[in-house]
Amino acid sequence: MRKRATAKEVADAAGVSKWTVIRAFTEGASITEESKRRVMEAATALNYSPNLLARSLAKNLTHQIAVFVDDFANPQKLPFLETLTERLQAEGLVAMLININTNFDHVHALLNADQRQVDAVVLFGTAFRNETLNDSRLGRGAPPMFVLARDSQIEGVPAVVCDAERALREIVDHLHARGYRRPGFMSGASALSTALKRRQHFLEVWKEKGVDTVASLSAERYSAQAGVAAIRAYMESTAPADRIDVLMCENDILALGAMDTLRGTYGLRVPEDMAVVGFDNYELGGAFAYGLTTYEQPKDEMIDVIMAMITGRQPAETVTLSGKLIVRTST
Amino acid sequence: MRKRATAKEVADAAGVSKWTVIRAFTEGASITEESKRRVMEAATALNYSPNLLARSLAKNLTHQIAVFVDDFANPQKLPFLETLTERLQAEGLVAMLININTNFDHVHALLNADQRQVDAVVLFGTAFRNETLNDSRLGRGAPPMFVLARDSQIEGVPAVVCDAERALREIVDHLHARGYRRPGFMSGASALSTALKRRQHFLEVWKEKGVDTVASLSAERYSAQAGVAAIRAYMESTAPADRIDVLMCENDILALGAMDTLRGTYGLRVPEDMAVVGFDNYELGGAFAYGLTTYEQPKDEMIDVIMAMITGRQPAETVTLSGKLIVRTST
DNA sequence: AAGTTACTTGCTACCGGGTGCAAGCGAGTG
DNA sequence: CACTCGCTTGCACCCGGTAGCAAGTAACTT
Repeated sequence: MRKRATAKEVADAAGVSKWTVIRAFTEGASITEESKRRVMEAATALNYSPNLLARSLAKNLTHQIAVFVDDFANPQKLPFLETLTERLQAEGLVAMLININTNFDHVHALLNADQRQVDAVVLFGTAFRNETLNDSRLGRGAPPMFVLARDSQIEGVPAVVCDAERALREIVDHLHARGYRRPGFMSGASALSTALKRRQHFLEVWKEKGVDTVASLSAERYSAQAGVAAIRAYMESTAPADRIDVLMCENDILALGAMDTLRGTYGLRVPEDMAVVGFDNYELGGAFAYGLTTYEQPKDEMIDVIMAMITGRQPAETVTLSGKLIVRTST
Repeated sequence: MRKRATAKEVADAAGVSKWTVIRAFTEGASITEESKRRVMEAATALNYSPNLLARSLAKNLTHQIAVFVDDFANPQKLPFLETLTERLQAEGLVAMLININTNFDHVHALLNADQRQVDAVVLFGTAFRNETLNDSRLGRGAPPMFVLARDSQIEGVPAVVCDAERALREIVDHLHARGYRRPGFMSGASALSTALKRRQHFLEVWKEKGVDTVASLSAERYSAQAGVAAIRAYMESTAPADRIDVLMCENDILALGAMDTLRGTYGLRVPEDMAVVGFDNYELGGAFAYGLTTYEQPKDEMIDVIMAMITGRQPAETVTLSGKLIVRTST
């Protein structure tokens, strides 16, 4: 069993008290150059570094942020996780990655995060529901929470989100201008997708333009396979004459699955026979094979804002940012 | 500032000592039914649950596992992370996601994980080098480490890895049988790719078959964009007559970028003009648009094994598992 | 020289639990 | 009734730090 050196051991080696050792490792503490030098020498010799666990306990601050993720099928999670962890680490924080997919109880996950005294919880997934917070097991206390990249829908929990209304307006404007008039919308797991509000705004804007019927397609999950299954179900149950001329999918990964199936299984041309739009601007959507028209969320700014809220530089209030329509060949 | 109840408070409420409270929350501790019931009642009323931070400090066990990841461009990371976090959580462990991309100092990351007293470190990325462990700042102590999904190449650190030699043999056998004789290999970031050993075995097996020249393509990173750039550089510098007839890419995401560019930018047919092979079996590679022949790593078993090593059920020794060749239309 | 000020340093108490020993208590035994 | 055994409970001390007070020291003031 390896054993880390403690402040006491360093103190004995340097001939000072353990508090002087602590001061040597505390920014701006009152200590003479000479003492500090001797402590640091002893510390180096003994390979000492402060135990962050003990510090966390004493300071009631762990510098750990729990990140709740479900929806691992969406490849868009990765760039967000990369930037989020990067920014957290730059501030001396660290991410605890908590899987809250359907195999886990969210209340339990929250309790566990709380027991570990995380400084904050970032909800970065679609499934977390308001009811969870009202669960009796949770009682009065839960760490401060923030929702990333979806509408909060949770009382008192702020969100950092891409402006869905504006996004869908830009998308529908574009589709309308291109002459499409028979739209369809494919949503992911129904219980979860309301938080994204994409479908809702899609319907609204079409209505404003005088288009009242929007076909509904629904996928089981957010994955290419689920997109394939959803478009198949639609195609099998809809006569060619009744088919939509443009399909908007709740995210890119559904769109890629759908587009692929339209061409591969049904021999349709995209966009001539049916246009397809996604959401997220996943790297591969821009590949030649797809040329998927999509909408890019302002990832970096979103993470800037959530970092500011986590660190308290900015009040914990929902912030809505604007993204960018990316038109490619699929429309 | 929210405040959690402590064992002492529960003890006062239940009319016992704090140690009795602790015992009520300790599996198999010596305590009467009656005491336990009273403690639990008080605990529920006060919404008490043990502070895991304090417990970790006292027991010198945090139940936290640091997972070091670089290479966020590879979408294959997600299913691994999903399964890994799922399995960790099932054992009461939790993953600290540590980003070790090029913006971070690996020694510092390791020191930090050690200061946080993680029970183990899982290296799940390509870039970590043996030299890091020999850095003087690290001294004697680092947490037990395990390498996931690449060759360890680090002294004393075991790996759980897919048998690259066998994999590449199956792949090359397949390509040879299909009649290809002018192979090329695209590797990702050169400093990192040696750990995957894919290129090495690819060359060896072709040599056995009497093919001594294998074209070398190299991408900057593991991403579709990098794959695009690498294939472009190759195409621009190679006369049509000299071109390879099959391109093996170090992973699927490179292969998708390359395949896409071959078709989109150069108008080549895959596989007729050039076949393409990937590695990892990323979901989208199986899409109609690509039909990428690839090799699937035995993700679940790999994670089974690494969990067994982390929990000590299995000795910490490198384990090599076999994957599965997936032949599709790209070859 | 005594008083003031500023800076160091050690100490007590504490963060919220865990360990191992010893005292307390009741039942069973001779 | 004294004695042993076994379970339950309380206690001192520990995990490795942190906060804030107070004593100690040196330099500066009048």
